Amino acid sequence: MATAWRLFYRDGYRTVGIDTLLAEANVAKMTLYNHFSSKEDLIVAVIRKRSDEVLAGLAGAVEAAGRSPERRLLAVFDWLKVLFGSADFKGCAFIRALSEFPETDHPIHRAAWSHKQSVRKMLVRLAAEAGAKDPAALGDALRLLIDGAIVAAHATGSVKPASVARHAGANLLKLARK
Amino acid sequence: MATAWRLFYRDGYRTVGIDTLLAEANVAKMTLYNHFSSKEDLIVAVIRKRSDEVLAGLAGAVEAAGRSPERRLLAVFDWLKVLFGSADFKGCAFIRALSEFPETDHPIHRAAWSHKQSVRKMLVRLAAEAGAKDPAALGDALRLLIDGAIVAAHATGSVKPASVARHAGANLLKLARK
DNA sequence: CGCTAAATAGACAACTCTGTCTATTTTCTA
DNA sequence: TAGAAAATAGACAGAGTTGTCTATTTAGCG
Repeated sequence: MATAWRLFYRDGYRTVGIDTLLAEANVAKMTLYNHFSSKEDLIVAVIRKRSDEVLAGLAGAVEAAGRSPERRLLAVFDWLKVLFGSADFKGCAFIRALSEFPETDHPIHRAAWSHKQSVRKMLVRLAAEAGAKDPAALGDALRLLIDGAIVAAHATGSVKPASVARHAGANLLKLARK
Repeated sequence: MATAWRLFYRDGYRTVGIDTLLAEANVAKMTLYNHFSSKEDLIVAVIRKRSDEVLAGLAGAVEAAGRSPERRLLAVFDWLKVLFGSADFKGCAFIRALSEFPETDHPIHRAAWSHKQSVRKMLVRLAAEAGAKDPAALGDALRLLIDGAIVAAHATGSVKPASVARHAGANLLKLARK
């Protein structure tokens, strides 16, 4: 699973073949197909696992930000900045999955979108705690900023989009409170 | 080229094979390879062509919005809404190209990013004309909203993200003016 | 230790992929 | 209408794809 994640994220879900994967991980083919019924199945599992990790990472960053609801909300953007700065950052695994499997009802597409929905839920909760009048609307808007920032950071290799998003997010929050 | 665009956008750049493409377009293989040196080359050409079309479409929507600089800026989001509502909408061809070819220095990746840069340029100009104090910053933020909205609209099949982005964009514009 | 369950190597089928090549036919233009 | 340029069909190489199968070896556990 770790190797699968690494190669899929580095090179793309479709690009990386089962054989490549197995060779890198030193695992026999039958072992893989005893645990997963297909490559698609494996990708879904990888995405779900990664989703759990990301959500846990985000929750940790929020907790570490203290008790100020505003700071907790903005901690998401600081977490983004760290993510963008990591050496092997290659964009959002979920957006990339949505892109590689563009059909809305494809299992991989759905798994990736499910993650984005979880993030939205978290943002709405943070928005509510920060006193937004319409937490759902603010959460939605923040998610747009975040996804846009990830795309921009991926394409440029810069961490700047995190600051841009943070600034815009802080402004939207201010407006949403009064 | 038209067939290439249609199939690539519908199914993905990597998924669609040259043979499929040629059969659909009723074109011989050598004809293709006399005009383009590789599939990669063809994809870059398709992306550039689509970029021109999108930019022209956007410019048209802005012009049609009249003279009010605020309305001209927000016309971009109305254009988005129409895009999201079209029957064959499958997300952003450029984001999907960035995703399918995640290496930053890949020619296709660069071509797709080049489009996003052109859009940014347009947004910054509109922001300046609308009286933003820091047009570059507003343009950057608006681009995040737009890209985020496209991703969300693709995954859900809804046009709502266009309204969310429009609303957030209008708020950011208001803040940026005073 | 001994038995069972899991993991292994590696061959294999049955495609699909891009790009090259040749020989023929069609299309344009002077 | 004749000659040049372009497009065509179709075979082909060489590699890569997922998933199945068998026979062997390893590992866990009572």
